[in-house]
This record gives sequence, C-alpha cells and structure tokens, in this order.
Amino acid sequence: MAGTAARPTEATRSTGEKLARPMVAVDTVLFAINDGRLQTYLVELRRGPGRGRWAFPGGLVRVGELLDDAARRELQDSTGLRGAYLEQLFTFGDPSRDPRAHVVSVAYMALIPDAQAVSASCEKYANGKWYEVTRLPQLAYDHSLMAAYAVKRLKSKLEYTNIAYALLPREFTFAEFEELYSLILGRPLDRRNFRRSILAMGMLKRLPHTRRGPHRPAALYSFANQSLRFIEML
Amino acid sequence: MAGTAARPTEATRSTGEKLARPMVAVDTVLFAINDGRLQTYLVELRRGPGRGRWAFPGGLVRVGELLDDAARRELQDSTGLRGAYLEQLFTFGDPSRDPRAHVVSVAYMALIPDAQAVSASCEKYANGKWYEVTRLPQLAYDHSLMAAYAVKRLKSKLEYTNIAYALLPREFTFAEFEELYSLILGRPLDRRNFRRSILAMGMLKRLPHTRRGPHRPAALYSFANQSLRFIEML
DNA sequence: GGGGTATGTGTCAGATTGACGCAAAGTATC
DNA sequence: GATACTTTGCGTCAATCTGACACATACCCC
Repeated sequence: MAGTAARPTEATRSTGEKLARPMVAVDTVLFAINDGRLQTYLVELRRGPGRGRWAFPGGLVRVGELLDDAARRELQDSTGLRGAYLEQLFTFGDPSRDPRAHVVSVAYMALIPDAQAVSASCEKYANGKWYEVTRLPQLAYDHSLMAAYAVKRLKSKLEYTNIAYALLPREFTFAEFEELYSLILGRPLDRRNFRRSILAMGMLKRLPHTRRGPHRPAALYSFANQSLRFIEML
Repeated sequence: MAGTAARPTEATRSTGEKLARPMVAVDTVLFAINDGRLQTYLVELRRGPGRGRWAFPGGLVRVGELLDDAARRELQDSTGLRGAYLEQLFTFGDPSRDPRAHVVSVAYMALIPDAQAVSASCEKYANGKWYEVTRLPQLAYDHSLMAAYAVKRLKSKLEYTNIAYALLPREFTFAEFEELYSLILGRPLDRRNFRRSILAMGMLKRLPHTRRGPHRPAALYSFANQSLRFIEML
C-alpha cells in the first residue's frame, strides 16, 4: 500500500544505490495481424546493457503520471500510435532483470488493427520492426517472459471477450474474422460451427453491404460493441 | 522496460519531490473462510493520511527484493503467516492514490485455509481484524478498488482452477467443499450436479476414511494437486 | 455459358447440462 | 429397540449444446 511510505525505513537507507528505491517503468507488447501472422513490434536498443538487442518499447514512469498514460506516452513516442487498445498485463520486479538497477516494470499489451499505422522509429531507438510472435529474436531484459505472458493473455481473452475488435478494421468479412481467431489460437476452426457460436452470441452485427472480390461477394460485419465485453463462451 | 533507466530524464529531474521517481509498494488482500463467510484481513493504520482507517497490509518494496518476496515479508510482518498462497493481481499507479507521494502499488491476493492462523497485529499497525468482504469499512487509499478486484479474481479463478485448495484444510468433506464454492460464488449450487462435474474432472481424490458426526458419516476428500492447476470448466 | 473458388446454410448423433427424486447411514428420542 | 430426523450419496431424464460433416449459392474468369 502506501501506508508507510513517508519515512525511509532501514531498508531504503541501507544500500549503496544512489536512490535506495526501485524504479518504475512500463513496457508494451504491441500486437497486430500483419502478413497473415500475429506479430509484435520490437525496437532496437541504442544504449544500455542490452544495446543492439531487441525489446518492447517502454520507459520510466514519471512522477505524477498514471501508468496507463506512461504506457501510452512511450508507445506514441516510439511508434506514433494514438488510441490503441491498451491493457495492463503483469508487473515484473525481479531486481536482476536489469543489471544496472532495480527496475520494476509494468507490462502492457496493446492492440491495433493495422500494422502499417506505426511510423518509423524515433530517435530513442535505433530501429523498429515487426516480428512474428513465434519467431522472436533474442530479447533484452526479461522481455521474452513478457512476450510469452502477453500471447497467453491475448489467446485466452480471445475466448471469453470480444477483444478481437481491437485487431480488426471497422468492417470485415466473416472469413477475415475467423482467420484472426484461427491464427491466434493456433488451431483450425470449423467454419460452420464457429459461425454458429459467434453469431448466436451476438458479438457481430451484419452490415447491409458486401465486399466484392474474385469470387462470391462476402457479407460485411462489424462488432456490436467497440469496447471490451465479456461473453459466455466460445 | 528498463532500457532508458540509467540517466534521469528531464521528467525525473523536474518536480519538487525529494526523489523524482514514483515509489513501489505491495499490498496484499488476504482471504480466508471464517465464520461461514468469505473474509479479508484488514489492519488499522497508525500514521499517515489514512491514520485510523483500515487498509490491507503492505509496504514499500526494498531495493534488490522480488515483488513476491516483498509481499511475503509484509504479510508475515503483519500477520505472522508463512507459506500462504500468493498471487499478483494488478498494479495501481494513480499518482493521487496516496496524497503524500506517488506510490505505485502492486496488489496481491493471498489465501489461507485457517483464519485463526494469523497472529495478533505487529507494532506496525494499531490493530488487525477480519472483515466480511461484503461489509468492509471505509478503506484507506484506493484499497476498495483492490478489494473489488481481488474478489472478482478469486471468483473467476474458482471457476477454472483448483485454487480452492488454498482455502481448505488438507482433508474436508464434500459438503464443506461445496459450501466454499457456494459462498464465494454467491449462488446456490445443485449438490448432485456440482458433485458430478467436480468428480468428473478429477480435481479431488477420495480418502479411505470418513468423518463421523451427528448424522451419516461423510467421506473425506483432499485435492489431487496441491498446486494451482487449470481445469476445463465448472 | 461452364469451370473454379470462396461464401453461406443445414442436419444429425453424441456429449453435456440442469432439474429433480429417492435410498442410505448415522444420531437422537421416546 | 423401533421411529423420527437429518445429512450424505447416487441415478434418471429431457433439453440443450457441441462436433463432425455435406451441399447449395454467387460471383469472376476464361
């Protein structure tokens, strides 16, 4: 809590650290469907012990700043994104996760419908790139843990919420919708059964128009709710 | 992340705070079944802006300390408990949650099978007491939020894990097991259907002996796994 | 206009769920 | 010592849901 925060205790006085307190950071695992795969956005560290290695964009939380705001700010600074879906995941506090200092990091997951919306990397990082979640390079700090955690959370939330709305454009065909699920869950879905359950739960609403392509035109759908809803089952 | 932690940025230099960084604390919502109710353990704050009010036991994380260890330490200091089930819940970082300073608090949930196992409050707090989760007094800081979050998590995890093992003694009757579920979920359960699904999923193992009472003796059960397992469904 | 391909709907058996009744095994009472 | 009472323990049955599967439709392309 915060009940004993005012006076430093013996513990906060005891170390050789310049400031005998852990620091607070946020790191964001940004997901998008790109190229028919589930991908995350990594940045290349310019300095620090992980220099040259890849990591999720993040940084220190400022005094007076909300955690969500810090995550939003860091995400915008490194990708230009605004208004992405954002959700706190888990807080990683192992003092050895950063060899320089004890940094407690609050991990976030962000979702966007279009990977192309990220703009080129900022001055803070050397580079920025999308990677398939199944083929990540070696990551700095404990970011592999974060990646694993984020993927797990995304998978599970796909099954009991309408979170997919944050990964799809406003209008989409049912095939695209189904592909998203199949892709992230990593298993094939029976088109007919899947359609039945999704439509039964009223997660989507059918739009009056269709999309024309090389074959039979596909009905377009959009989400009944553009904010997170919990649903019965899949 | 931690990638930019080494040098203070303009933000960390800018405020009037003695240390221009948020502090890190842990707070633990301790649950037990007591008196036929789901209760949590509250401590009365001795000092600070919430003086005289009730809160969950917690305190600052020390440099070099794991978050889990900090939660364990604070819990032990204020209740004498060791070895309770412990799980990280969520991190609360609103800078206004503590009027004195920006304290980011990592909330934990702890479970024990016997409320009597907590020993009298330590010097840190004026008092310690079990409260029904449905009848909490006004809490300090944002601890009502934590309480709500913890209850929600406990309810939901009861439905898809064997987490109940942490709230029950080693041996118990099926009636006790069922009462736990009914209590926490807040709805009556059909004895026969509930038994069927629980036994079908192999969550419990039946012990050879029974417990004798004023009526028909009840078979005793214990958990097949004394560590957290995820299960199909309830 | 016929072939090709992706879309859209329906059926059916097996499994699961929810509602419910009744026998069994003790103690307490008369 | 038989009877009442209470809690435990098991079984059935209909309604619903789930998983496997087949076929018709609608467009483009040649």
